[in-house]
Amino acid sequence: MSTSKRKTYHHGDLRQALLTAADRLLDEGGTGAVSLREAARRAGVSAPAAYRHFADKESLLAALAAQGFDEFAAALGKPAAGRDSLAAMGQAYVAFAVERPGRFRLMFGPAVSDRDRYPDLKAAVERASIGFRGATKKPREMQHGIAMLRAWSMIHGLSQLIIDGMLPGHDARELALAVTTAAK
Amino acid sequence: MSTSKRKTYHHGDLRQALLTAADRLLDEGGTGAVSLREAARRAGVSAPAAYRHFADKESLLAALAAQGFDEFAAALGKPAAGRDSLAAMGQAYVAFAVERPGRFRLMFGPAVSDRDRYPDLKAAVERASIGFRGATKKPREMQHGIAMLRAWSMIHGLSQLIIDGMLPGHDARELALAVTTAAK
DNA sequence: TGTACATCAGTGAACGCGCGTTCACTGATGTAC
DNA sequence: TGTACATCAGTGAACGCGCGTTCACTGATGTAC
Repeated sequence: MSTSKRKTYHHGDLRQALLTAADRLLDEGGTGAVSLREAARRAGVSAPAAYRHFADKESLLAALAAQGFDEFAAALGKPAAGRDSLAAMGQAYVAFAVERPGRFRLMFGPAVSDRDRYPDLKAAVERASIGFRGATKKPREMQHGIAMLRAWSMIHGLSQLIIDGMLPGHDARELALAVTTAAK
Repeated sequence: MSTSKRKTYHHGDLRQALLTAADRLLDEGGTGAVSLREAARRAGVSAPAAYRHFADKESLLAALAAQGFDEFAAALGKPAAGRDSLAAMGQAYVAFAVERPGRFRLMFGPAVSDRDRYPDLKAAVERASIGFRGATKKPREMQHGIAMLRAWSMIHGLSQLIIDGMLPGHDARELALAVTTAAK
């Protein structure tokens, strides 16, 4: 048993502990339930200690969102584009939203007001290969871009509708399957 | 000039004034920026006065969301179903979200945690004819239900992606047009 | 038409709360000699 | 190996804030006679 008055974390560990605690708050009560103080409390540390690792609350949220995009990308997997894999990706997309609605809302929602202020977050978004670039390409490729945008919109919208309780009484997996199957 | 110490509203007017003030807050700073106190302040009335008209803050939000769904329905119009009108509805859907993102997020988001607790809100949602009933019908009609769900998901997802800044550099109207045009 | 009275929509003061953030500090850790 | 010292990650106390909500109240309004 340590007699030290200071909680000790190995280098970088407190940062991650704060993120983990905040992530839990996100799941428990949504973005509004996340506070620096409570995250610090759960990490077993005083509130000001958090400021050694994050400039302010929004930086914490941005880091959490960035982490979310990385995990999101991992969950979607990255198989070569094909018909089946697109459906599978859609189903994984919905599954992620349903399992971690708090994360999902933080990632896509307005809690981090300006993503441009957080380079790490921007990079994570890019890394997750989520971004619609089609329309910036040549007209000839536009069609493909629009098709991708349609697919993304559909699966993203379905995810939102489900987690927002707009499709009560329906099973998320079944909905995702129905929507992605035989979708042109 | 009245010497009365009490602000006077005609019957029902303060209720509407509070809703209007809250609606403005919604547009200015999102759901998080809405507070009973500030709404009352803007209506020119003390904070406790609001409790004559709403049981608590969430009731105010629920009433605001209900009003939002009614205006949403009005904005979408109600022409008989047809190919063109479906595209037009999609474009109106996106336009509403882009013009009133705060409203849109309040209506669909988690700010009102349990819509079942607010019958007026539930009714407004029904009235707006937004709700997916297809899957509860006979198998033979399932196809139609799924097609509707796909269309709804797509247009809802596009709206969300736009207002959440996931499609930077693109014009909302153009995106809506591209996605709804020639969409099967 | 005038008065007595119940109703009701407001009022100001106050409550307790948790928050983000700043401050001066302390004590552990690691490096230089 | 031992000591002096700079660095740095924590600490507790405190700040000011706006919030939701409750309270006892007041004074205007409308009804009964």
